[in-house]
Amino acid sequence: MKPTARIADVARAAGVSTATVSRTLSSPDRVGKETRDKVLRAVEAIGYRVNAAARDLRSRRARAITVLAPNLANTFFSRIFASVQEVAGAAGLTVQISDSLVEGERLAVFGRDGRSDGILLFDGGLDAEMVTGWGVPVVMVCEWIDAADLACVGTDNAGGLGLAVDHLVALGHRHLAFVGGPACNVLSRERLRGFREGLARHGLTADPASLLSGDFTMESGARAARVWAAQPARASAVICASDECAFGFISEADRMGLRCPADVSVVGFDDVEFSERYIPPLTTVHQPRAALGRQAAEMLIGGLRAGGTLAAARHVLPSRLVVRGSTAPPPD
Amino acid sequence: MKPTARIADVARAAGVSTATVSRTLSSPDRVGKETRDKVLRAVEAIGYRVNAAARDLRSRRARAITVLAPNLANTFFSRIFASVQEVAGAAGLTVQISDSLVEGERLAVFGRDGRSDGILLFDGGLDAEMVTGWGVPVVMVCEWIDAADLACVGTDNAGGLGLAVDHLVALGHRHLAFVGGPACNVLSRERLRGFREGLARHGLTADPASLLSGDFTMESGARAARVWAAQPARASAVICASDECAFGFISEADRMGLRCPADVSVVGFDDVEFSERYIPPLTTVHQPRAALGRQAAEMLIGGLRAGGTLAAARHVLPSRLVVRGSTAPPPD
DNA sequence: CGCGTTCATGTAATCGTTTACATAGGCGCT
DNA sequence: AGCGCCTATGTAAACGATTACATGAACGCG
Repeated sequence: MKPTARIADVARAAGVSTATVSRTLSSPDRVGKETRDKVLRAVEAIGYRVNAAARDLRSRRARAITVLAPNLANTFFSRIFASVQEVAGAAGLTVQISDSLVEGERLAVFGRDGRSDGILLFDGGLDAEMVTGWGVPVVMVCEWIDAADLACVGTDNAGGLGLAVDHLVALGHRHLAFVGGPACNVLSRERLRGFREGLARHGLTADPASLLSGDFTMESGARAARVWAAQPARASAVICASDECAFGFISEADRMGLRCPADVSVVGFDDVEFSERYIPPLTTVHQPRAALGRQAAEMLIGGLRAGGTLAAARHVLPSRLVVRGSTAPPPD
Repeated sequence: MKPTARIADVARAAGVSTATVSRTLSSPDRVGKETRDKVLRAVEAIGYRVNAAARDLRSRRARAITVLAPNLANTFFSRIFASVQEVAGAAGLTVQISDSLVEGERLAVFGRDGRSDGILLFDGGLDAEMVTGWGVPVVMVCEWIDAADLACVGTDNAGGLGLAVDHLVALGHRHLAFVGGPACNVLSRERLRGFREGLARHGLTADPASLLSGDFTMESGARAARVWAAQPARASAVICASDECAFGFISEADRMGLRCPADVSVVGFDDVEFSERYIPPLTTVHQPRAALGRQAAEMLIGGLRAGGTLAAARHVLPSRLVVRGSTAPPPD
């Protein structure tokens, strides 16, 4: 393992200047064919790799974008990441994924430190001032920050929840409950709004007792199930703000002897991979995750090409309901 | 948004040299208290952030490690990542996560490009030569590469599978099947070995028909279930090489009218979050994911401190069986 | 033949830090 | 007083690439 070759070593071996080597590597059509071959052979022979730090420093760009998501454990994100990788890779950009739950100081540095050219932000809970302070183009995905005027790609949350309500009402349910997400989360708010508006469309109203609190996790779904089961007049159908939450609800209900869908219908939100293989298979609102990732990446890369300016457009992709086995007509 | 302050701007504002600013930021105890305060105030006022590219270039280290995993969608990894972040963060290192499924050229550059000081590799399917060619310390996690002599942290795969076999035999099962992973994968091989040795301990043998092929995915579990269901003499218990695979198996069996655990007992491997909330809750071999991540990160960081040399030790953490609801005595 | 253009390449400045080395004051000790 | 040593700071040389500008050859054309 030699002490890492530099561009000068290649230049010497090929009998050309460092400028020519650099050009051969970054814009091959600007050097003569003969020289190019000579240089490439030398690169191969020496095992030269360009030093990213030096290149980034001089060219003032990192050829990389950063994906910043809260809780990488969320299965919902992974498919989105994959399509981001795909688009970015095709554009010659590296993708770095980081957790937005790291401590403040580290996070505040993100854009400014020159390690990435742009950010795909999946976390709407960050401080608006910090995000704009990053100084690099940011595209928000799924969530958004009200106080910041950023480009954003997401799905129709309220609309999706409306579909769920329509479906349950069509099955004959009249008493619906909703397990929400964290109160401060924008998605929670939108989905709750969709729930309320959906009910209103059918002349129904959400009584306070049927608004159960949660935080998207399985554990919170299970807690909500216990609260729901203890209520004197139980809803016959429950919509959860996420699939994970729905799994928690169904599982806990099952442990209390209440079967889904015989005793209670449950609808989720996200359509993660597991939904199809849960027992019962989960009826849920599908989010087009691949499209979400692709569009977000394309938007960011477009902004990069345009010199770093990004219109604050908000793209809303339609969501659709996937009806599976967790919903049925109410028990007589 | 001013044109990004440089260290010289801070130096000027504070009335000191750039060296002093640099020292204040990286080793504060080497400058006088008074000067330090002056500098820090200037940094604050100007909004200065050190440029990572310049720093990395000059100091020949990136203060970052890279996590390289195949398929980030695998829920098994995320918890491990979290504890890696924790350990690395405490050591002042940034963690970058990348997908090892990106195309070859991009992957080959990884270590050499100077963007990270070390790599945590979760993919045993990479070319040994490429990995050693990276030129930075590498610690393998969970999987390993036979042809490369690398440090490695993993769990006792064969032993874990043995526990599963013991459990099923104790319940009275005599005819067990195993749904494996990809033939080329080291984990598959180890778990298969554990299955065989486990059976042998109880004087049983694995007839070829009970060795079903799979690839860790839910889909492959479902396929295996169909094959199994069609067999004239079905096994009464099935061990799957991963939890996801087990979900696929149980779900597909259920669709064919075969209930778990009444008609068939199923054991998984990994103990992902969902296992506890599946219906039935999954009996599975637990892997200590937090410990795995912590130890791997500590090992890598230790190697970095020691100047980049890493003994090829192989740490094996014990696995244990978590008995839940998917296993029961065989039908009649 | 002389001039302008184009193409391929070389020269050297530059990106923004860190850090080896130099400098200078202050202090204690003989 | 003189010497040595420590501490705090400044000076300037790297780090390894990219790229503006300069150079020179080749070519076409009036």
